[in-house]
Amino acid sequence: MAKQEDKFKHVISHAKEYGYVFQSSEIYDGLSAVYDYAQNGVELKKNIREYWWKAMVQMNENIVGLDSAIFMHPKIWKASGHVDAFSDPLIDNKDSKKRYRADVLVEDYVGKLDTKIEKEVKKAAKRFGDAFNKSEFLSTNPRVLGYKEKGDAILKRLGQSLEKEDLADVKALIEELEIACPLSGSRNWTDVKQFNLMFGTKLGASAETAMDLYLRPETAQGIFVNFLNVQKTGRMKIPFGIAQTGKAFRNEIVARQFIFRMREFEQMEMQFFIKPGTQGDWYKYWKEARMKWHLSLGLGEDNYRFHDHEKMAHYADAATDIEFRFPFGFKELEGIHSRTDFDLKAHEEHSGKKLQFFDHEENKSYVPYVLETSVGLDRMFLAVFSNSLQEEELENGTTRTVLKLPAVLAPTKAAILPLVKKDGLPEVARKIVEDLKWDFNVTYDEKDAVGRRYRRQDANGTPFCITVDHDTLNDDSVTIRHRDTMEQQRVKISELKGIIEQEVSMKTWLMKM
RNA sequence: GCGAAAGUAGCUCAGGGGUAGAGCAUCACCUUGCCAAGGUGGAGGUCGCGGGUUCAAAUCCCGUCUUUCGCUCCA
Repeated sequence: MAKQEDKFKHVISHAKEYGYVFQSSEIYDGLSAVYDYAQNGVELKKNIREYWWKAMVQMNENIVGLDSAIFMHPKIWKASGHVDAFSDPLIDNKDSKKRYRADVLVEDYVGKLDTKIEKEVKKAAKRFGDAFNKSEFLSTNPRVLGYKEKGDAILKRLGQSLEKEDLADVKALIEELEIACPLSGSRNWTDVKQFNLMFGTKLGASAETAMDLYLRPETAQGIFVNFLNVQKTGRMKIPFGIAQTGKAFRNEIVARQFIFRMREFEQMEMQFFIKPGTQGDWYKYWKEARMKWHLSLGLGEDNYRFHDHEKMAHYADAATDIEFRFPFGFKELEGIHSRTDFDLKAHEEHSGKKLQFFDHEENKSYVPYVLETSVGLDRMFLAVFSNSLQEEELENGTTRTVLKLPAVLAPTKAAILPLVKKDGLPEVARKIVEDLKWDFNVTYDEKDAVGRRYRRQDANGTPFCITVDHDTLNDDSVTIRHRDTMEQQRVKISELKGIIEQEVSMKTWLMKM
């Protein structure tokens, strides 16, 4: 465990030292759970995004892209359920210092009443034997009816209080029921506080006329509300998908673990619109397809696993996570949800507009079902970066720090190094840089011994080092060194482009899917 | 938000009531080097921030911010 922690700290400091990730507003002591992507980080992030986009949009003729605005009409969040689901009433126990959702505490209490009813049923069944009629017993036994009535009354009052946002009454309810902390048995509670996970802002310059807006907590809704526009203008036929990458915002109560859980984060989402009833097949299809995409990057099959949800979100009828082995354990990297027609139906109701597709085969209109795949881009970044950072023992007993990024994602593809900075070698190296920079991000370095320059590029994740030496002047050949194996090959300058292209092109990597 | 630990140079850290140190990195020059750590010189810090105690605070006390770890939630 201590080792894991050290490893994670190393990841964070390496990310800073090599220009991948900085803390936001660092000179002002930083801003909690907000980070900036630096000169190398922005390239890596962009490459991950592009790798996803190509796999989704370019390679699938029935999936198209979208870039919807972060600001959206506030009713959208009412329709999506976020206004309700994203504000939790929380309560702390002063003695045990544990935090609970107040509504869950009350619901658990009602759950206990249900167990009592079950006990009564068992007892009665034993007593009456074969003559026992369960449904009749439930509707006539006074004790059971009493429990039921009490439970219903509690839930009704809870629902009304939450609806009115009467948090004081929720607390009063907890006190009246003498609910104790499950851990400590203490009934010493704080007041119930409402936490809204959506960021609010204002549209409009003057305070009186301003409209309350939310920063979107997910990119999905921008897709749903454009569903019909895209379908019509793109002449899309079901099944088809809409893909989008972009920022989303959540006011997390606890946001931590470096860039794993940020308040401002970027999603890569694809919503796939399908015929109702086919969601089971498509769910299976996308589970497999998405896992293949991840595995194509070669971070190791053992580092991924599925985690199927037992408890569904309010919008889903089936859901799984692709989890990745981060330095702090297996955590969610991507979610695959069968969202049914929840979202489109909700938008139909709230907007009063039809969001349906006319199926010529069936000769009828229907609201499509939706299959969602949603990756956290920042999490993907962390997965790739933390997995690639390795301390390698060498044969001579020393160690090297090497960032074994998948070459397709590396910010810099090659470093061009003159063996010495005289005898005309720098000029030749510069010429190679001039030539290659049309196709790849390349860099030039002449400082320090060449061995040290190799190590510097290793730590930065550059897959190739190209060294110009004295022989180059006679035969136009250079050595090309591979980051992962440290092996060197002698090749013609004219071959360089082809060799690098083969190793770093999206095509090479995507074909591994 | 609560609890624990931490915050000193770009990175890793030492020190500890009398006003800052190391290694690596960085910059210039020398050394002409194929797997880091030769030489010389330079730059870089009001010790997270604010307040208090003191003749004197980086050091003690209080507050605050930030980070990591545990508790809840999620992409």
